[in-house]
Amino acid sequence: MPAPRNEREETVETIQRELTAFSRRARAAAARMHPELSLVSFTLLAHLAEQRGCRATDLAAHYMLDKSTVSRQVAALEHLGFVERRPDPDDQRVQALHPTPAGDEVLAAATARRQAAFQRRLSDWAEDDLDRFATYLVRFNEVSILDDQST
Amino acid sequence: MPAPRNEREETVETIQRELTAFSRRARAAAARMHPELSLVSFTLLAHLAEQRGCRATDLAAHYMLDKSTVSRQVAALEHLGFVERRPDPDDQRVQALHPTPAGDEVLAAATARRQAAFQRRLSDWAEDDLDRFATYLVRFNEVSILDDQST
DNA sequence: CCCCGCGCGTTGTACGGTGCAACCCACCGA
DNA sequence: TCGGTGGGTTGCACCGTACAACGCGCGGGG
Repeated sequence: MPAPRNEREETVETIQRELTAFSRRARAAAARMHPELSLVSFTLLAHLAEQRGCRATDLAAHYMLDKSTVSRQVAALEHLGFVERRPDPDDQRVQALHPTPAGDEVLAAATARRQAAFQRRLSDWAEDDLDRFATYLVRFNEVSILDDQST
Repeated sequence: MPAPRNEREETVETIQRELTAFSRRARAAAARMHPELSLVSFTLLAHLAEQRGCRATDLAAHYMLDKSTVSRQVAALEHLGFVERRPDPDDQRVQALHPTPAGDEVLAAATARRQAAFQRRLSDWAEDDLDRFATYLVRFNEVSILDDQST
């Protein structure tokens, strides 16, 4: 045996490889599936919808994006009529961001298509496996929010 | 109940959300972890190393990238001295791509850092869970190679 | 009371990754 | 021999992104 790699290391490598493989395709797949909403726009809009509004700075922090990037993405979404800015009466600097009805609509459509694709892709999975898979993913991502040194 | 969503649908949605969350960070994380090799370059180079060489077209097909994109990425890698082109004696059109020693080296370094990050992140996982997680990811990605409508 | 520092957001600039279309060149079969 | 096919490159346009510099409103200490 040339390199004393144990089984665990190989398993971790598999996980690393497969997760990477997935991310490589995510952007292009999103473009194919809902061309009107890029992966990033989709994500930001979805966040606004879930949170029932939040500030640009929060988005930047949460997604590890530069605030200028968020500013531009939001500007684009606003220009498309998918996002609305509501100035905070208490602090003129801050604007709460909210999806417009049109934003909700296009988001719902995109979400539906994503969901359908995932449902199809997971259609032959047993319930237990599905549950465990979801649990593992949540657990994996949880860590990264605290310690974000890794992918 | 306003929408009759069953449990399975919600599980699938969780999986969708978590995988997407991961992909969002992948690029930036790669940039932090091995700045000398972007996520895409890393992936392509790793593929060349695994396959012991292949053609640009194969890379494009495998990663759903436009051949022009691959052409440019490969050119960049070549310019950095990480990739070598070997003309096929039987067909002047095709060039087999191979990592150079320098390419192998930088790839090994990047891989080691990625691996370390993943190992750390998964350090407290039980062996069974790790195995199952890996299996699930492989299974999930397998499907997408055949039917690539999703993600 | 005013000024200074800080926090939120925007804008200028630069760069990398991407797709599409047009192209060049080698191969090969009718 | 010639036209179609396939591998690869290049011109172009666009998007997402970071960094730096800035404008502006807020609030606390001279």
